[in-house]
Amino acid sequence: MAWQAEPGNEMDIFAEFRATVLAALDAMDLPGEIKTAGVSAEPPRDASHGDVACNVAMVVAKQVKQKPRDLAEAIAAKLSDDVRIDAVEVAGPGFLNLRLSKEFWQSRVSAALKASADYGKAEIGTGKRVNVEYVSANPTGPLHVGHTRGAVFGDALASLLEFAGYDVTREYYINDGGSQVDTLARSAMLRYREAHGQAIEIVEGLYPGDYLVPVGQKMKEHFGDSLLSQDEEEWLPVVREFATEAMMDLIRADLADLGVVMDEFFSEKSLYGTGLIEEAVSALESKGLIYQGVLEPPKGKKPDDWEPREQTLFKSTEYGDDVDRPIKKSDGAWTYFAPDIAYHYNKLQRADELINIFGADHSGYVKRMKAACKALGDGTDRLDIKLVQLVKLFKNGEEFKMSKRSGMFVTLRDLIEEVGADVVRFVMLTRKNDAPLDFDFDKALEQSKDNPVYYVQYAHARICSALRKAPEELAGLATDDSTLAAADLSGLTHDSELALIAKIAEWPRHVGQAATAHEPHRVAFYLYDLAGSLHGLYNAGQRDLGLRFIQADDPALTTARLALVRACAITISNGLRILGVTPMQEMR
RNA sequence: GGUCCCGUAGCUCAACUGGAUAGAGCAACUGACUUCUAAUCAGUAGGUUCCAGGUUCGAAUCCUGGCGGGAUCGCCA
Repeated sequence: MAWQAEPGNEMDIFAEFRATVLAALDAMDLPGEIKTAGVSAEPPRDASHGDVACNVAMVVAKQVKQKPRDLAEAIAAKLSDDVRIDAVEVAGPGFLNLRLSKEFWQSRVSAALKASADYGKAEIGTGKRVNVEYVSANPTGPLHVGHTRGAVFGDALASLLEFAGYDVTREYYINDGGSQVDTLARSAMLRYREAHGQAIEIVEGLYPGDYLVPVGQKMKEHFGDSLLSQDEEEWLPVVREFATEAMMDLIRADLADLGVVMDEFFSEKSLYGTGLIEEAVSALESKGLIYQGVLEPPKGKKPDDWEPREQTLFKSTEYGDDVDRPIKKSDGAWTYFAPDIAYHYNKLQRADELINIFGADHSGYVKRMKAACKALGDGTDRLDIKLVQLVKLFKNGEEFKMSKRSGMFVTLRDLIEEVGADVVRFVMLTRKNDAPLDFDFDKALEQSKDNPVYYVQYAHARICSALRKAPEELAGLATDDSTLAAADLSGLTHDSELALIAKIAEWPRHVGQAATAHEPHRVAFYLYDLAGSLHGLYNAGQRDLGLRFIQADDPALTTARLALVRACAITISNGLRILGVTPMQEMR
């Protein structure tokens, strides 16, 4: 039989012991080809089950026609002289439970300290280029709450993938090719007239928001009164360009305040008139996926003004979509889908994997986009689309809605000014992307209990505080990382110390899993859990003075404990960096 | 009506992609502040994982059918 180590993370002790167990299995010379894909080694939920639980016997038993527990016993015997392992037990239906030695746990602390900012980095993405497209809000106004969740999620996912070894491009698709930018231009033109002292009326269908007032002012400065006498035909393209740029400046500034910096802004308009759309469409045409046809009306709910029209259609049903999709309107112009196909055609040439972050209102668009990517590529699924669900805002116990139409919407800027970027980011990442999120201003402002971001930051600050304080109590004590990394750690033997080490040692595994699943919220939950272990250890020192980090009469033990908590701080800091949240040195 | 997402403790959510006795926080109750920073901790109590079948050593998780909530449904983007 053959087994292979999982590609990826050499710092992940669970991957390490999985390989150890499979090597023991291999050494048993069992007959036949054995499939081990389902074998996992993971931390057991119940601490009484040891440190590493492995299901190998249950997975393999049937293949080799043995009873799971018998097989487990045989493997356990092979593992008994491994110095890293104190005991191997067979439990339940055939679980192999490993208890690891204190020395092994202690070695994990030095490993974390040596790796430092790289602790937890994985290699699952090494050599792979991934393009993460997120935000991509229409350039018609400032970003609001809905965009914020997508921005935070996409940005954390991008950082996570970077940490997992990918070559990441953060990209924003500017929808500057459709009629909404014409509407923007007309709306800005009104503000321009207003800036010249004219009375204006914002008619239905234009953007009423007063964020366009300064744009009108700038237009006046830039164009003087030269546009006033022109026909719309003349000024429209000029104003469209100017206003779109102004909106993108606004959006870029909003994103910067949230800590989001894009690598690439890709303009939809740049696809028109350059042959790129035609090129992408002919790529589909060459596969026989483009045809002229008439769509059936939607089942059940038929639009009032429905009438059959012949359109140019993409045969997306070939790749799992429910109906074929129009790429041209009945008047022959491209639909939104056409440039989007071209855009993804372009992205596929620049990256090995694509990830799009969409709002929930685009859920109906997922199948056709994935179909297009499969059709344009080699038929494999290189696009993953993550939907972020809606954000509901609560204040004083009441929900309030936003409406772009009335101009009375809660912007990203409002959010940051009220609660700060760190809180916004962390709160939005303590939820799975596909679950709706209630954002409660009152709780976000509350700097305590209900607010996990402070809990995690406080753990980090506490450690920093101990590291500052130690040299005051023990004169001449060195607390720099290289000293701590080389420290004698044999004094770390208490259960709550070992529990914290075990939690720290889980970090690389969580990175790998979160990155594979494209789920940054796992990082947030892990950090919360890790912070809990730290607070627990700290508070154990309130009742039992012998457990305090700083022992004035024992420099060796103090150094060992500082090494432990410093390793914890490094882990928290590495995790927070992925989420884009500041690890505080001090919180008063 | 079609499609996608969700349904887990009183509330807000996890559950390592199929693992062992389903876990945290809030709210409730008991206890710990002359603090290595109480923005904290230790403990008690709280469950038919929406319902009914199926798949297997094993299901909150996978498949089928319901129920309930949200999003969306050619010529907007």
